[in-house]
Amino acid sequence: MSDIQVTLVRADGKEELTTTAGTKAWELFRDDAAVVAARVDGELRDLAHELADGAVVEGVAIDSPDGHDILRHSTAHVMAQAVQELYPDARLGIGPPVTDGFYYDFDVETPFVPEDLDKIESRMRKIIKANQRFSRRAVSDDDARAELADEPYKLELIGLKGGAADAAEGAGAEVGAGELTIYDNLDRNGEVAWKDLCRGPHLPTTKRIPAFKLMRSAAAYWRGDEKNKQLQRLYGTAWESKEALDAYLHRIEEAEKRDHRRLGRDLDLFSFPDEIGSGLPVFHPKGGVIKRVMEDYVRQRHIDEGFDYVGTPHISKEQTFQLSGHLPYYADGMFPPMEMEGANYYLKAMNCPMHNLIFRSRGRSYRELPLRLFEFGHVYRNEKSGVIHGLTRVRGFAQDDSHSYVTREQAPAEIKHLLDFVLGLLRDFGLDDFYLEISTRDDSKPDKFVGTEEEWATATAVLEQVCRDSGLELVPDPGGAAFYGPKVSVQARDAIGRTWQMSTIQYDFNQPKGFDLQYQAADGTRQQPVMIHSAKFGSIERFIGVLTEHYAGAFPPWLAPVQVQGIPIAERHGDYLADVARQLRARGLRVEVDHSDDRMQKKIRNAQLQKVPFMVIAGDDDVEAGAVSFRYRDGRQDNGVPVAEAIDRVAQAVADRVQV
RNA sequence: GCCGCCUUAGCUCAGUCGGUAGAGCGUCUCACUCGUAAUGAGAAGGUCGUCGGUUCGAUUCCGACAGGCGGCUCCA
Repeated sequence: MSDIQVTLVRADGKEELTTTAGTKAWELFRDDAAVVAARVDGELRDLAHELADGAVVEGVAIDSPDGHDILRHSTAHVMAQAVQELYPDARLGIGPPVTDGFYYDFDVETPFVPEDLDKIESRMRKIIKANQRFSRRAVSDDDARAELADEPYKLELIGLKGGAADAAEGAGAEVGAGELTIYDNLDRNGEVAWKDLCRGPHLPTTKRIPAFKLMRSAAAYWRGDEKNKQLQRLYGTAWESKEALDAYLHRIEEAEKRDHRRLGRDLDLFSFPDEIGSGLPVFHPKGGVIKRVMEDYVRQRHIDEGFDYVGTPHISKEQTFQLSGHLPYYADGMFPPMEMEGANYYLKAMNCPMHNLIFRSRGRSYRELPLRLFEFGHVYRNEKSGVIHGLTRVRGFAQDDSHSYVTREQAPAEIKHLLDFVLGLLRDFGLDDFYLEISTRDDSKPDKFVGTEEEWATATAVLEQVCRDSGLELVPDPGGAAFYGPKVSVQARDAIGRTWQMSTIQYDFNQPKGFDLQYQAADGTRQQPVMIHSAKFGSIERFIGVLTEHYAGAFPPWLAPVQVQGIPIAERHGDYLADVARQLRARGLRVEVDHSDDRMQKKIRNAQLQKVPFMVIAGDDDVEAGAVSFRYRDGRQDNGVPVAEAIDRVAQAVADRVQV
């Protein structure tokens, strides 16, 4: 038998090996139980893959990103097998790995209920225990069609092979660009227990699934299109160990504790009264403080950056929205009209039309450009009932919206100006990890967008250049643009790594055309400006929701609804603290003193639960020394601080916008 | 909008196999005045989401609607 040469790549270097022809990848990793697959010449392969001469081979550990995907993909197969064993009529959709887990879609007569998940889980345990082998086999298209005659969705995917990436998110996991493969699950006797069209790779056997859990069921449109049938999707997760699974479940629990909807209630910030309607929040006094501080901040910052504060109404006759293009292109996103005195009035979904009317209220000179209009514009959008979510997706919200009217030549500089402005603002609020997303027109749906291809190309190029110059990561979002122009959005990562779409900057020459906006140029000719739309917080409501989750309700002092909670040790120290509170208020600080007849331990607990940044405590020792004692949210304490120094300390933390 | 689940006191949740309900926390009152996360006692508080249907009787079963939750689709 002839020998072959292979290169084994390890973390600490490469090793040249001579081995016999026909060697399988697993033979190189028999001592490493963590290796579940191999990367051979850059491609992920099963451990059963037969190595060729000259192959470069690297082990894929189960706890690596690729290893996780393989584990989860294999677990999805086991779940699908369990489902088909329990519900023989279930037809298979797709079943890819996703972040932290996997799903599989099924066409079933009756949707799954929670109890079904338990049944499926226990059947999966049986399959795992049976130690079935994942066995790969290449098939021709025709053979695959014959074998999968009962699986209409798989047949559809076979027809889409090659274009699978476009066919549906995750479809690439089933059919790749190359030859079709089927994975057989073989039991101990080598009998085929189950099979699925799949490009792999997979774990060697089902027993290599150390820990998994089914999470939830939901409906999902086949191939992500709402015109298609809804399939039943089962979500699950799988990990390299029971500990890793538990850690993941714990992470989810922690994330739930940050949920702004829960914190909004616990901290008495805002609520969503049913009587008002879905997606229409009200801010309570404490949430109102955060909102006001944000508004004061951003209003001042706009003025600093050369914007003029304006005001516009919430509704308008329909003509305005005909001119802007909203009614022709965005009517579904707007509330239905109110009829009055023979005219149709619409709630505005965007502020730009109103600002355009301010621009054209009189003749404009090139000397006025860039002309920058800004306001907190309250807009109302007819969001579908199923998408409404706390403060992050609502039907009525305030945008800190601006429109810069500029010449074409001024546009790049203005966009850069806005991007710098936005990033500085986000940093002041403690968000400092972001990337940019550029949303462009979908050329296959020209009827969804106003304007010519050339105009879009120009606008997109201008935005893209500024983004590249910023040095930030830039992610394309084809088809995601507004109807009137391409959009750059700033995506911010919060404290636990989730990303949120916040600020947006949009380049628009369609509305200037629609409103026939003009300015007189230096040479006396009439020219059309372009407008740059920009929302810095995006939506005040969403931003408050995101900040609440980012800080888990423990806002930095400058944003905290109550900055200082005074806690007397005993009733006789109340007056002393009331006087300290007066001094704090005189410095513009938000302070409350707890004069209730709770014990001081209880008062500390309450302040702690309210996540107040500074607890200021006073007892006999403090009164005697003219001092107070600090307790911070983390339990740290600093006793006997002279009153004047204590006040300075709080005032400084607020002024510096630091977290404590 | 679509699919599934859910809706009992301000909050978190028991409960009634159909005979109109209970706990903890919170609130209020009284006592206690205490040095870093819950003092004790007592009281108030609910036409069991809304509207229909079945039934002698519905909070419980059925239906519609509203609202919420998890997804899909869509977005600031």
